[in-house]
Amino acid sequence: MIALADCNNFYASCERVFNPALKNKPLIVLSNNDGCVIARSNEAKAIGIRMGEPVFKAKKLIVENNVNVFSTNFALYGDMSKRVMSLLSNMSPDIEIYSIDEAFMDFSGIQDCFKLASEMRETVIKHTGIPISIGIAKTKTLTKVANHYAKRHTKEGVYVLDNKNQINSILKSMPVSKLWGIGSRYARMLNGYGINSAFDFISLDESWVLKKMTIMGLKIQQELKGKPRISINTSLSPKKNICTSRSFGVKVTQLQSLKESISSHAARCAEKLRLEKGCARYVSVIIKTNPFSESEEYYHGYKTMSFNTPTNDTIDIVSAAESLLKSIYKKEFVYKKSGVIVGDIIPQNQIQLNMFDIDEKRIKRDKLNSAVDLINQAVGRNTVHIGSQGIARKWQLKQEKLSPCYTTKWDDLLKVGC
DNA sequence: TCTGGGGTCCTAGGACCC
DNA sequence: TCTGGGGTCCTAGGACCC
Repeated sequence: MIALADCNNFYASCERVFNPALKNKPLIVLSNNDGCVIARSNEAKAIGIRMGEPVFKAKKLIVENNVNVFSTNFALYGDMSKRVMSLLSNMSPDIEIYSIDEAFMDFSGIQDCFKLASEMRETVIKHTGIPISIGIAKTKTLTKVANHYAKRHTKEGVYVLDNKNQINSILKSMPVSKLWGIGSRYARMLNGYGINSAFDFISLDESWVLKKMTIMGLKIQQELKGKPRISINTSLSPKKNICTSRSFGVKVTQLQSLKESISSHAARCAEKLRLEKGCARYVSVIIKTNPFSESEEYYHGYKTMSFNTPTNDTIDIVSAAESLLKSIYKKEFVYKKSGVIVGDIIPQNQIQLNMFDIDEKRIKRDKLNSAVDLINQAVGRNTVHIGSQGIARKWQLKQEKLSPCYTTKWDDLLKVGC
């Protein structure tokens, strides 16, 4: 079994720990520049303040209900997170810290999962003051469902989801949009086909799900049916990219101030990279204008610089940003919004295979077998390509009678018996 | 007589998560 | 007037190497 511990309203709960007078009172935490609501206490949720809502839109509710408003304090939240995670890992060493307020734990071999989880929950509350919920099930995706249920429908804050009837009845009452891995785009698409509950989703044909939602969608579906497809990763893996981004609170009208922002973002990014003991392969500067503005045209542009690692090259990010601006505006800098710098450290890793048409017996049998192995691995990790740009396509063009297999699609893999 | 085969790295966008 | 910041993985290729 796998357990998922999730802190309730984490940022809001952190603020409350240091200000007990706020108990049972509505409280929200705002994003950078006090722009959006990013955490709400239960009381604030009940009033109707929405997640991600801009503060100016929620102003009326905030004032009328005397809501306590906090700016973010990430130093505090990071510190509280460390304390919670350390308590959990003392009680269950096989732990994957998934986010600042969530952790998956490997409960295999545990006799009484409910008892252990209840003890964890009490320990965390006692030592940190942060309330948590724990969901337990056979797969990661089901622990998410169990956790969702534990938060809303149990007194204990712990729920073990291991019975088929229970699973089905909860999935029937759960909108498909609430599933882990199904965001707004997929939810809209599914609703368009009349798929509304999570139970509707698991009833779908697997090949349809694969076609419409890639391998990620299929994994979610299989996990909901109790087949583990997303493994628990208990070792710390190095970052694959590092990003420093900030929106400006006000309109930027001077090139000089933009240059200064870009310099400081670049410095902060490099600092994070050194902490990771990482080395960048490419660096991008991204600039966007205000996507919410109706009076101005929206621009989104980026400029990337690549280099071999390790490198001692000096990169002039500021001039790169300047040339980016010129290229997206096709004119001298006027003003617009938002500056970002991104460093992508390790490129994606894809598996590629070359095969030919099965009727012409040009597929090598040993390759087909190893393809199956690779595909099995790939289901857990990457993408398998059968055929590749070079060879198979050349055959297709020059030797039509051989009708080579050139595909990157799962359907075709299934056709050849993989 | 036939015309490769096995790779690495990069690009750029789309979806998702907390 | 004011709309977060930090990440992950997948797709569908293209360029290039020996």
